[in-house]
Amino acid sequence: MPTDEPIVYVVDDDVSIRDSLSLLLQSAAYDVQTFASAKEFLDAVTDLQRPACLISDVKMPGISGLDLQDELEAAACPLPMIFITGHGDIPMSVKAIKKGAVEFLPKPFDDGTLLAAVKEALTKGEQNLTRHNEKSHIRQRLDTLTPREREILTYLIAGLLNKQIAYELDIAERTVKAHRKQVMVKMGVDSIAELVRLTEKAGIKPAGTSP
Amino acid sequence: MPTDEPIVYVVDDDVSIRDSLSLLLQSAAYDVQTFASAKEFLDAVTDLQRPACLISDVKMPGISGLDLQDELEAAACPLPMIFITGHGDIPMSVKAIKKGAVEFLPKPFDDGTLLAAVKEALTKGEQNLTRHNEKSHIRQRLDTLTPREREILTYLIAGLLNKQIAYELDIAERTVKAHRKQVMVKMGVDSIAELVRLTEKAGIKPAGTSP
DNA sequence: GCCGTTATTGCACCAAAGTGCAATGCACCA
DNA sequence: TGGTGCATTGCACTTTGGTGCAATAACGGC
Repeated sequence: MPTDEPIVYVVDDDVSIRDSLSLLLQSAAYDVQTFASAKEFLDAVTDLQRPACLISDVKMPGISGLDLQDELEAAACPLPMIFITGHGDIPMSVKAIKKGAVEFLPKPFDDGTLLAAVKEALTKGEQNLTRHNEKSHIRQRLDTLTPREREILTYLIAGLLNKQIAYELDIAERTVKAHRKQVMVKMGVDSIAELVRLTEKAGIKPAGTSP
Repeated sequence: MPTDEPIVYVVDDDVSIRDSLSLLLQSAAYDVQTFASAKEFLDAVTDLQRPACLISDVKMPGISGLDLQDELEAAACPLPMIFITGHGDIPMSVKAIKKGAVEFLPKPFDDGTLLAAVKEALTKGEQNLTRHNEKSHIRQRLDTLTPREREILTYLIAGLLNKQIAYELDIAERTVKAHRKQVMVKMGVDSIAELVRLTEKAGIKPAGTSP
């Protein structure tokens, strides 16, 4: 499934820009899909599993490119963006890049520059996708844990002994072992080392971390 | 020691800029040190343990601000930078921010904007410093490991059993235990969970990771 | 050739982790 | 009211991990 062909989305209210970009990108063997507005794009794009990036004009009627960036961020949709603009300024570019945009290109730009940016964005996009999928897969498994198991988990990754966990929770060591077993099974790991690595990726904090 | 007062370095070839910035920053209760060139700055600043940030002009005779950024990066010196410029353009700002600069301010800018940037930079600087110190402390401990211990370490954080490690390295289980003990002692941890967390921070990869 | 470091291993024993089997109590739902 | 999921625990037993004590061996340096 990671062999999906990447796609480049183009959002610009100027049809001539859309067409020329489309042509350029297709000549570079990329799949392309164009939209006349941010809204149109947001309504149409649902397949978040395909490697992709987004080229957007900054200034557009309705939702601007920068707003679109915010929307995507709010939707936890990590789609690498390339901005193009006719009348952008430095503060605008700084803001966009600081929020994670890959490039901010003032028009006119040359083809090579854009293609380089697209390449970079797609690379980043695949990494994002991989990381995102990994994370959601982990969270999915975390959700199968019962509250108690979830609690035990935080003690496990803190490195406590069964005996210590039992004391902390005021339960029998045998009970801890039972939960512990379930945690390992449900999370699909067979060592504490793996468990720690998984939970780190998911942002789970070990018990007793700065209360 | 984290109670050190932060300092703001200013590098600009224009003395009037230096003076006005100095005044502004001092009025905001920051320690300030100014330099007329990047070279002067690089020669003078040695205390990397103090929370700090750097405000630099982009265009200067000799080493430019962007070059200075490269120099600092090469020296693994994570000093958050704020660029100010009279004639900067968008590609320049994009490049600077992508390389980690905190702000890129075209002149003229208002005092509030600069002070906000300084505040942000100093916050980032402290985080950098903390992370950097933590990392170097870990590496320091890693360096006390013998080659064999270092090797065992990678198997430990991969979650292998003593028995398995012994088989992999074709040595006795008792030997693995001996090394294992040394690793734990030297790294100053008493659980595999902690060991995994430490090595993650230091970028150590577990054995058997995509060879 | 002696010494320190590193790597190695055996034996015995205790502590901790993991397992199989089984049972109890509680809350919630149909 | 019986079924289901969750939390709990005991007992007995095996597997791993960890330790103390001790010894051997290779290597490099002085």
